[in-house]
Amino acid sequence: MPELPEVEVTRLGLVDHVTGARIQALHLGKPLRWPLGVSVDRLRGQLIRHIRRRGKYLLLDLDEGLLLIHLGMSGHLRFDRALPPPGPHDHMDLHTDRGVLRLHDPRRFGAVVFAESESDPQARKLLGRLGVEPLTQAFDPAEFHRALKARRAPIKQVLLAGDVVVGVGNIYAAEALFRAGIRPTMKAHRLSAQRTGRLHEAIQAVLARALAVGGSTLRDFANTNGGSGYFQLETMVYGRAGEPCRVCQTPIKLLRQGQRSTFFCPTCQKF
DNA sequence: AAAAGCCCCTGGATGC
DNA sequence: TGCATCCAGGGGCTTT
Repeated sequence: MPELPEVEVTRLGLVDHVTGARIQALHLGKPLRWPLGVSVDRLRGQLIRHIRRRGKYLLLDLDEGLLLIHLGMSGHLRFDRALPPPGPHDHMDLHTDRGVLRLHDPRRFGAVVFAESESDPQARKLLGRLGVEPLTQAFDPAEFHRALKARRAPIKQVLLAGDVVVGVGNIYAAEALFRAGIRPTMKAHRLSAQRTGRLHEAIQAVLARALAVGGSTLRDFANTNGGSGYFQLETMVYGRAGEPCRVCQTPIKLLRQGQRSTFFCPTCQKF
């Protein structure tokens, strides 16, 4: 599933292609999560000035306005000089003078949305409640601890909610909690400053490692060249229910939290 | 205000 | 072999 590392891998794969490209046309397939919110005429002729990432959103800054792209659960983007005709799961082709940016998304949880600016209500709705970027200086252990103090929900669900820290989805939340030795069911507000510090370090380390190996490819994710990531080969707990812990050999446990599966080692993550 | 549950979607795995 | 059922899950929305 595209989480921060996968979205960042995508951004890095696109930046040299789309920066400075001029939009010629936009073709849409089946409906995505939300309507585009602008006429194609409005986009035609605009220059793509930058491509940024905020949480799991990609932001294409245009001359006027921006396009917000979310990969949902099964989306991936690729860019090429020319591409074959769109298949049944190709739901957006953004044609530019340099090539085509294509969104492939079988489950259609993804979205491409236009906003006039980041303060546009449409953009605020999607970006406004997002927490801090975990791979920046702004992600501070003391502030993290303060934010968690206000939350009584299980730490795993607080991480997934994305309003404290962004980009951590189901895979990396499970992996970071393992690395920090924290059980996913632990109430967020009960974590000490020291354990919060370990979690802070673990989130950064896990995301940075995943980014370094091209993200995780489970089912649908592919980078912009159609290639896969490799982090899934080294998960400590995610997807390993019943298998021995790589550290202590205890069988990895599976439980459900908020309709999502959670994996942990009952020995390495005692409380 | 926070938390919990719902729901969107479809391919692949599983069960009878 | 074929069909029904379940599951994966990001995250905005609604309800508690």
